[in-house]
Amino acid sequence: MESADLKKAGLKITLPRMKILEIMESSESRHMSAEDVYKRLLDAGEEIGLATVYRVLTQFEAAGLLHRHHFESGHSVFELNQGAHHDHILCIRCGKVDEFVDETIEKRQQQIADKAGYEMTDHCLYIYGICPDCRQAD
Amino acid sequence: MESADLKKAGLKITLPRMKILEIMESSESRHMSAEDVYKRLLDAGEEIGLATVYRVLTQFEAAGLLHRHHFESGHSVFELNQGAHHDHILCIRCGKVDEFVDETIEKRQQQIADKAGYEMTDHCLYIYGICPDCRQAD
DNA sequence: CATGGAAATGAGAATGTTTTTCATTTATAT
DNA sequence: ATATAAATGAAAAACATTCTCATTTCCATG
Ligand SMILES: [Mn+2]
Ligand SMILES: [Mn+2]
Ligand SMILES: [Zn+2]
Ligand SMILES: [Zn+2]
Repeated sequence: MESADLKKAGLKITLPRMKILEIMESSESRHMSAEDVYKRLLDAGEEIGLATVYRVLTQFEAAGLLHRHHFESGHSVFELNQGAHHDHILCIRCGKVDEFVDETIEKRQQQIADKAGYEMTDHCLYIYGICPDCRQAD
Repeated sequence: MESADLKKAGLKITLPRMKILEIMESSESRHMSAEDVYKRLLDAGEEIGLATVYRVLTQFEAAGLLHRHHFESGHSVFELNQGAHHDHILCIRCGKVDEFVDETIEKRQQQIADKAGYEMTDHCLYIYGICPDCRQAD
């Protein structure tokens, strides 16, 4: 992920945009809310407004640089669009987010959309449960 | 869906709760936001506060009487928990919501959770696309 | 390497949704 | 019937997100 990607999306290369990309690349948790990103920017000593964070994340989403999720929390969570498509399995106790891909499910989804007469543009599958760590803690 | 279900959930049988159940049962669209329910109550001449609608919907969810969805819209959408589990296919143009069940996917999800060491509690699959009507309008 | 103009930013106001507070009303067990 | 706990409605608050607009930054051009 680099300035070339911003150019391609018709976005100027600005300090806030570069910093936000850096944060999202270097963070150990791939899935972050706008507030999460903002806090990390503050921690890094960057003076970037929250409004800019929201604006830039939305632009990045429109440009296909990242995905927006609506987990059960209700608010938006973002993740860099790098690597292949995948779905998510989340712990309802600790909030952990794991990823998976299942070709069987991917194919079935397309078939379901076809049968319903829909032209599928996207999909998301969220599995909720209790992660290994939290199960052990019981 | 009746007063017995409320009793079972430890909830008093009150006029607002009965009216909200009625609205959700009789509405032609199974998937409604709190605001949708509130508007229908007003239309029906009921003087029920918006706060009560939110409160009651949340209680009904906790009692398992209905499900809460987080579609792309961002706000919560509720649906009565009647009939069997199903997943959703939504039109990104007109907002139409269709339902489906696929046993193959259901089984695979359980397998994925098992492999990841999760105890699955719930899941949701949203397929987004363009519905037959909207495709024809192109 | 200036510099003009378009695009982007930051602060704060505004929005839309949802929750909370608290005085009043209602349901229900006795 | 009545006491009591639970539920309600109105308004305020909280919360996430978007908008407004004056100021700043980027960058194509000379
Ligand atoms: Mn992911
Ligand atoms: Mn449904
Ligand atoms: Zn966990
Ligand atoms: Zn449609």
